[in-house]
Amino acid sequence: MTDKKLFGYKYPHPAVAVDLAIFTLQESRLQVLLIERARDPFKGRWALPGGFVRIHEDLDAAAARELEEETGVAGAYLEQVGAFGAPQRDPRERVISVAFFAIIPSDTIHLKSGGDAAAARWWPVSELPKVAFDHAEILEQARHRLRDKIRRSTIALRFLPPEFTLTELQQVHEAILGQELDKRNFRKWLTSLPYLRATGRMRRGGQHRPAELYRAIAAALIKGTGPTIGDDYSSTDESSIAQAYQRGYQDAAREFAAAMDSTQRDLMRRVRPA
Amino acid sequence: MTDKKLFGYKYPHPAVAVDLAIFTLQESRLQVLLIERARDPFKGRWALPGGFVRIHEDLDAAAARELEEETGVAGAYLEQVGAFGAPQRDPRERVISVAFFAIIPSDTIHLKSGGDAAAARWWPVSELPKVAFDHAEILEQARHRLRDKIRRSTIALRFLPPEFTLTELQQVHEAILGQELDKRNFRKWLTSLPYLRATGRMRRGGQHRPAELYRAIAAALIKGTGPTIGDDYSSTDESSIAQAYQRGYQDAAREFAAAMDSTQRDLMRRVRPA
DNA sequence: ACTGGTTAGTGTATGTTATATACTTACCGG
DNA sequence: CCGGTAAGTATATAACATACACTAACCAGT
Repeated sequence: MTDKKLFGYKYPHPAVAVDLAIFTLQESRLQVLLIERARDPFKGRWALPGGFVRIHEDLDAAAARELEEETGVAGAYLEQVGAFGAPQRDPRERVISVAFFAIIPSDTIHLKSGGDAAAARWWPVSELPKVAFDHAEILEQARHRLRDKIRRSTIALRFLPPEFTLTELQQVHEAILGQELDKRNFRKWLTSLPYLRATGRMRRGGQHRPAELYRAIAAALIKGTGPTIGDDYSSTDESSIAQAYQRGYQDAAREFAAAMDSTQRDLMRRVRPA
Repeated sequence: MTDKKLFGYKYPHPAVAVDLAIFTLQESRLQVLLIERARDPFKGRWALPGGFVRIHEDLDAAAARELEEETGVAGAYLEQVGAFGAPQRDPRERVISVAFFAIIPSDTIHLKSGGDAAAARWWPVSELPKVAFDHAEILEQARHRLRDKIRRSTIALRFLPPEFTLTELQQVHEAILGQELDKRNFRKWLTSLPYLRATGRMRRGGQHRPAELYRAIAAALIKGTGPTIGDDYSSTDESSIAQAYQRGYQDAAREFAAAMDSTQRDLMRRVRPA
C-alpha cells in the first residue's frame, strides 16, 4: 500500500481487526487452527488467524476474506463472537478486534501459510499451547458459544460433509460437549427433529457394518453471519473441494426455505403458555 | 480537545463507538431509552445513546461511561451485543459500533439531556419510532438476546429493585417475552430454583392483598460484562438513588459467592448423560 | 465357511419438567 | 359489610430426558 501518505484524524482512532477461531473435527476431536507468529509482538507464539479490516470492508467480509486466505475455504459458517478491546491487548497500538468463529467440514482441510504466519496447524482444543494476545479469552468464548448452540441449532451439521452417518454426527456433538452421549437417546432425539433425511445410500468400505448416509434438509442448515453460502468469493484452486461441499449443501437446500431463523432458535424449546 | 493536531496512521482507521440499548420496565412494559439527535446526520431522528470510545478506554468502560452520562446510573447490568460495522452505516466516516444493552431497575430513572441529544425519553419497545443509523438492527438483536436469556439466567432480577414481589418479577418476564404467563406455573418454576428468598416483609399500601417481598440471594445476580457492581464510577449526585440500589444488591450479595458463571447458564438445563 | 472383532442399529421403562386449569384470602373503599 | 381487585395456592396430564442391552452386518484371519 501507500508508503508515505498518512491518514489523519482529528481524534485518535484505534485499529480494527478480525480474529478467527476456525474449528473443525479431526480424529473425532474438536480442533482449532492456530498460526505461529513470524513477527513481534509474540513472535514464535501461536495465535488465532486474523488481520486488519479494510476501510471500506464489512466486518463479515473481512472475516470471510481472512478465512479464505488462511484455509482456502469460502462460504463456511461464520458467526461473530464479539468485540475485544482491552486497551493493552496489542502492545503496538490500540486494536479493537472483532472475533468470529468459523466451522469447516471435517475433511475440507487446506492450509496455506504465508504472510505473517510462519506455520499453521490444527490443535485439538484440549491441548492448546499458550496463545498470543487475548486469544485465550476469545477461544474460550467461541467454544462456549459453540457448546451453547449445539443443542439448540443445527450448527453441528456444519462440521460434516453434505452426507454423513449418524455416528459421525454424534461424534461432532461429543467432541464439542467433551462428553459421551448415549447412542439410542441421541438418535431418538435426532429423529424427533425434522432436519435429517436418510438417503438410502450406505457408507461402505469400513471393516464393519455399513452405516446409512443422511443428509440435512435444506432449511436445517443454519446460516452464519458471513456471506451466504454460494456467494462468489473469487475462489482459488485450493478451495475447489470446499466448493464441492457447498454445491452439496446448496443442493440439499431447496426443500423448506421458510422461516428458519426463528425455528432455529426454538428448535428444542416449547413456547410458554398463553 | 486538541484543535489543530491531527492523529496520523499509515493505514486508514475506522472510528470506534459504543451504542447502548438501555432497557427498563415502566408501566409493566419494556422500554428503551432513545435520544433525539440534535445534529446531522439523522438530525431530529431518534437514536440509541452512544459515543466514541476513547483511545485508552476499554469498551466496557466506554459503555458504562455513556450509560452514566445519559442516565446517571452507575453499575447497572451491561452486556455486549456485538460489533456492527457495515461500511456505510454512518455517512460521515467509517464507524464500527460496539453495541451493548443495559438494564436499569424500573424506578431508577434519571435522564440527563445534553451534548448531542436534544431530548431523551423512554419508548415502549412496541411503539418505537423510526430510528437512525442501523439502530433498528441493534435493537432487534438486543431484544433477542434479552428474550433468549430471560429463562436461562437471572437477568430479570436486574429490572427490579433489591426487594420485589413475585408478581413484579412475573411482569418483567411477561414484558420481555411479550406474552402472558400463568401465575401458578410461573411461581412453581421460580420456587424450584434456588435464587429467591422470601423476606417475610410485605409490600403494603396497595388497595389489595399485600404481597410478600422477595430478595435474590447473592450469587443469583448475574454479572454483566461491565464493571463489577460496586466499582467506583466517580458518581455524580444524580446517581445517588442508583447507588442505593447497588447497596441493596451488594448487601444481598454475600451468601453463595461460588461458581456462578457456570451455574447461570445451566440454570434450567440438565447435563446430558454420562 | 466359520470365528472373533468391531461398528450399526434398535425399544422400553422411569423420572423430571412443562402445561393446563379455579378457587380462596386479604386489603381497600364506599 | 359488600364489591372490586390482586395475592396466593395444588393437582392431573403431556412432553421430554435419561438409563439401559442386545442383535445385525461387515471384515480379516484362519
